[in-house]
Amino acid sequence: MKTLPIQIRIDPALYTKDPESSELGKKIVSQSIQLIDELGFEGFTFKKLGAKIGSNESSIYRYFDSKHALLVYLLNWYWSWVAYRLAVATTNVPPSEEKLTNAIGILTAKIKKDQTISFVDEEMLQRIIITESSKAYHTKDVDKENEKGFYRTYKSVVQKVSDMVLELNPNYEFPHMLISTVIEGAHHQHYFSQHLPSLTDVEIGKNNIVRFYKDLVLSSIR
Amino acid sequence: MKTLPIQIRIDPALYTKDPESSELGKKIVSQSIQLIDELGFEGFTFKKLGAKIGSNESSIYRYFDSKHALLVYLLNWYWSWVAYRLAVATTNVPPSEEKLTNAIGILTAKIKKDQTISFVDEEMLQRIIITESSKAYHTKDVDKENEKGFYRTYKSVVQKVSDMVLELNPNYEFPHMLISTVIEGAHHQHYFSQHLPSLTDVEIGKNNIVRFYKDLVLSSIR
DNA sequence: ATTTATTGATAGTATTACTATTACTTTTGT
DNA sequence: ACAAAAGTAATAGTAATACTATCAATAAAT
Repeated sequence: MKTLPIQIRIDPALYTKDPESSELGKKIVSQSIQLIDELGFEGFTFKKLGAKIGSNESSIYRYFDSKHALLVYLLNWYWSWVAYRLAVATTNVPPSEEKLTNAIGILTAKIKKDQTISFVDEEMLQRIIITESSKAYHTKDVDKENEKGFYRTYKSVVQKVSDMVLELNPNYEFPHMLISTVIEGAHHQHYFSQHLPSLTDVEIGKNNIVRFYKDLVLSSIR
Repeated sequence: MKTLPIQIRIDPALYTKDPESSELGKKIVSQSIQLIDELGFEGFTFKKLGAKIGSNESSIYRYFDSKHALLVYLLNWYWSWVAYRLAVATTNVPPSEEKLTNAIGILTAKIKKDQTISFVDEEMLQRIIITESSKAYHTKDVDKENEKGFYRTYKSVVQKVSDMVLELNPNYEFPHMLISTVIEGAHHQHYFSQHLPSLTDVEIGKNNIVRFYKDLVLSSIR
C-alpha cells in the first residue's frame, strides 16, 4: 500500500481543540501513542506527556479534556483508518466470499510498519488499541458517551462488514454479533498470544489468527 | 440447581489474609461486589468500601494489597465457580455435541439469581466480571502476575472446554482460540446488548447470545 | 492472666487529574 | 507597521486516590 494523501476525519465532539490544527496537537497525538504503548494507559499521564514533548501539562488540556478523551480520540482515529482500508479493499467489488474474507483479514491481521499514512505510527496505534481500547467503553459513562457519538466509527465498521455477511447469506441471523465477536476476539487473541499463550493456538509464521477467523465466519454463514 | 455445600477454593497467592476466614473478610468480598457493580471499578475505592461495611480502610488492606488484587481474587472466584458448574454438567458424560453445547451454555448464559451457593451474589459477580474482568489482565504486570498463577483458573476452564472440542473433532486446529473467543465474546455481547446494542443482534426472550455461540462452535468444528 | 491476633483510628505521603491565573510569544487583520 | 487576538508556558493550587506506618483497643486462644 502506497502512502496516500488521505485525511482521517475526526468528529469535533472528540476534542476540545483540533490536534491536527497545530504542530503541538500532532505531537500530542503521536507521542501519546508512544507513551501509552510504553507505560500502559494507567501509567500514562498528561504531565509525563508534557515532559516528553517539551511542553506543558496545561497546554495538553487545551486539546483534550482528559486522558480518557484522548483515548477515545485515538480509538476513532484507528477505526476511521480501518474504515478507509476496508473501503479501498471492497468498494465496487461484487459480493463474494473473497470480498468478505478480505475484510476479515483487515479486521484481524497485525499491522506492518510500512502502512503509515500520516504522522501516526499505525503499528503502535494498533498495539494500544488491542490492549487499551476496551477501557474506553467499559466506563460508567458509556451510555452518555455513546449518545454523543463517541463510538460511531467503530459501530459503522461493524455495520459495513455485517452488510457483507448479509450479501452472502441474507438469512443469517447474527451478522453483528459475528463481526463484533471477530473484531474483539482478534484483539484478544493478539494480546493472549503475547501474554497468555495457552488461551490461543498461535504458531509463528502460520497466521493462525487470521485463518481461524476467516474459517469461523465462513463456516458460520454457509 | 440446589444450594450445595461446596467450597470455592482460592489460591492463597491471591490474598494477603484469607477473606473466608472471618466475617470481615466475607463482608469485604460480598460488599465489594455490590460497590464495584454500583460505582464501576474506577470509582470503587477501599475507603468507600470501608464506609459501606462500617470498617476501616486499613483493615481492608490487611486482606488485599490493592483493589487490583481484589479484582483478581473475584475473577478467580468466578472461574472456580464456573469450573464447578462445568464439572457437574459434564463429568462422566460421554463425548457428544450435547455435552459440548451444555458447556457452551454455561460459558455464555446470563446467571439467574437463584443459583447462589454462598455469601457471594453470583448474578452480580457475573455482571462485574462482564464489565470489569478485562481490566484485570490488561495491565503492565500481566506477565509477572501470570507467572504467579493469577489467571490459572481461567486458563484451566478454557483448557477443559477445549478438550471437549477435541473429543468431538481431534483434528480441529484452533480449540483454544475457539473457546477463549466464545468466552470473551459472550461477555462483550452481554455488555453490548445493554450499552451498544447495534453491535449485537439481541432480541428479548430469544436467548440469541447462547444460540449464536452454540451454532458458532458446532459449525466451526464440524 | 497473658500473650497473640484482629481490628480501628489517625496521620502522613507521593501522585493524579485536574482548574485557574498570569504572562509571554506568535500570528493575523487592517 | 501595529494592535488585537490567539496560542502556549509557567506556576500555583485543590480534592481525591492509593497507599504506608504507627499505635491503641479489643477479642480469642493458651
